[in-house]
Amino acid sequence: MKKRILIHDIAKHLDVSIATVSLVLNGRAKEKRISDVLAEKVLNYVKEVGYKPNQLAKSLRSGKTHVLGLVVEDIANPFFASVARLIERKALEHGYHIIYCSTNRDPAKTKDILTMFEERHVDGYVLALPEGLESEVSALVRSGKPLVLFDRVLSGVSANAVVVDGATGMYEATQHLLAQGYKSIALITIQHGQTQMITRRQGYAQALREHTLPEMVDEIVLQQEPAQIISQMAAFFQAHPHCEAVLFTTNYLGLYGLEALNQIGWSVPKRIAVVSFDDNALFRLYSSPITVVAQPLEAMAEEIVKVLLTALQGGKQTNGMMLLQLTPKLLIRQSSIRPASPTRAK
Amino acid sequence: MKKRILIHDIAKHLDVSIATVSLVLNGRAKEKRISDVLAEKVLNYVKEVGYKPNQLAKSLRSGKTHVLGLVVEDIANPFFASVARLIERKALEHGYHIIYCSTNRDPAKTKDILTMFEERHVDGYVLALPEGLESEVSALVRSGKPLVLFDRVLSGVSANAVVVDGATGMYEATQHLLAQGYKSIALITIQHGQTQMITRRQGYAQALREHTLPEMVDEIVLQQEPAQIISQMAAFFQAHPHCEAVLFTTNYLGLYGLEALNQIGWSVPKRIAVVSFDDNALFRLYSSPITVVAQPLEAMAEEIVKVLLTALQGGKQTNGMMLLQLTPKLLIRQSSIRPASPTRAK
DNA sequence: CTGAAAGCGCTTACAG
DNA sequence: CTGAAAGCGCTTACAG
Repeated sequence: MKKRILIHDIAKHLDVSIATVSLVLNGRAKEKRISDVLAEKVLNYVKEVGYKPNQLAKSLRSGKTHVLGLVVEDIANPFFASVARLIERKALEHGYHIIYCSTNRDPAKTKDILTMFEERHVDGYVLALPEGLESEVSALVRSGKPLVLFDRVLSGVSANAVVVDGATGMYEATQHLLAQGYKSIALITIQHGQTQMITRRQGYAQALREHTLPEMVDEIVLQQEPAQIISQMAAFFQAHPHCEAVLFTTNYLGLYGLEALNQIGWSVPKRIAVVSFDDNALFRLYSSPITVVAQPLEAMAEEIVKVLLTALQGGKQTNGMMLLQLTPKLLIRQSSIRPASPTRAK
Repeated sequence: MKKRILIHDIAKHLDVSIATVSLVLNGRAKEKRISDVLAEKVLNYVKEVGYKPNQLAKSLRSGKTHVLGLVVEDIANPFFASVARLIERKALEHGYHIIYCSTNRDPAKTKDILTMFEERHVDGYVLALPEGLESEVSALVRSGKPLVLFDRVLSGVSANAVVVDGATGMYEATQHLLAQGYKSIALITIQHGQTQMITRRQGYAQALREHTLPEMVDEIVLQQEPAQIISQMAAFFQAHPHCEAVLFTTNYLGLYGLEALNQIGWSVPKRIAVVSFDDNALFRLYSSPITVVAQPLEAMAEEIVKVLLTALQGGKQTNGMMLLQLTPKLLIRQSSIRPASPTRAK
């Protein structure tokens, strides 16, 4: 209930001007030739009484909130949860706070989120968006607000972006399976046309094409219950009994897939080899640890923050957009290694 | 780049006073006897030009941000993710936005979060806190800010709270296992002294006491790698080969436990029966679906928002604190049902 | 019903 | 180096 201290109070107590206090607090003491002695006196007193400037007033006046808006697909997804956490930490080192929201792939909800961010006057945007937001993002870019897309881009939208080279990642994963001697390799992906999914599929397709092997693809509709998704996958496997290996394009598809295989009694890697794009803590713990194409989360977060800070500080928009493509890494674990043949024949 | 419209612009265009526009926009037209015709004219024009009041200015002036601060242990935990989502939705129906942060059980980080919320001038707090925040929360309560603890309370702190009756939940779960004929029943819980963990353990202990059966408890230290946690559990089971059933006090412990059982080759429910407190989507999908004590997430979110809104609007602090204890529900699935005995003997 | 004006708590030229 | 003052964009008594 104690009354909040105002900048006015501390100026009066120290018998200096409000401007002096404000300048010192904003690190502009040197620039304005305020004596070190005075600056220190101000700083000490401010700390002593625990004065905290009212951020609302600062923001209203300065036009800066020091808040970044982060849009993810689903914060419960380990990939987005990790990236969000890393971005939050790195942004904080530079004095920026993060507010984040999940779209759950709903374009309408996503528009609401963007509107909310605008109303909250975020200083910049970090966006992993569903399809259908093209015109909104273009408008945002034109408005000059710092913005960086990540994970996936939007077709026809020119904006800063940090993505992972899914084509190469999946290409290598598929090559790895081929090198293990598997020929009948399936891909399970989602139905959406998000750019990152398209490139991941391309990597798979290219590797097979080079070996003149046919594709075998199941496209999952995500707008259904997990149990249904698992059934769909189980049905797919049973309809393709010759399938020897499978690649999943996301970590949650991999999780569902393992359950589907479990339900139909196909053991990993004995009956079928498994690789998933994007790592997940559970993959490491699985009885046969799952081989994955791991995304460079730390690097992603770092580059995202870097791009945004550059835009935030420099504001040199003239240099055009920056598209950064990071390289993922194949982590070979047990699930994709062909078991030693049980035949003892010479 | 188009210039933002201000309330002044719309007042001038309609040739009315700024006050009129503000009053209409804030739904105080009737109260101030502004004619319906005029009010409608204002509303229409505002919609036409897409005028959005500057929230920073509104907040600075009114002292209200219409933002609630939500503190959870870990937003990647399905329990907190679900509750957060439900709270967010319900709060939004009443015009309140949510910002949330994860503590990861770190008291120091939690203090930072609370400071940040204060600096952002949140109108109210929803808190699932680690131990060690007692004095901070007491101070917050004294400050008169609307606040509600959930999931767990803090010892010695008098504050509004919405919790689940874990004692009854675990008591019933244990009784269920006893009714299935199991006598050697273990409990795996975490080491912390969080109140919700204590009550869950009490429910287990009481049920066993009533049958004069001994407790068998493993306390997990969470500050270690998942793989280590799993090893610890596996070692515990192997040190207790007579163990017939096990209860986990949280959903993530259950997940780790299933992996531990998997690694040591104990099948569920044949070798060991399993029940977990708190549901998880993966439990339903497990090859033997896991019996759980499900928490009433929807009701929790509803009550949390209700308590907070009451405090926010009424402000009748005089009525004292409100402690709401919700009843969880035992969902019996396959993992806790004693398999039919394989002996064919008459 | 309406207009003029103060004020929320800051920052920032501007003049000294 | 410093002080007085305007202004960020609203809300809200207070007079009319």
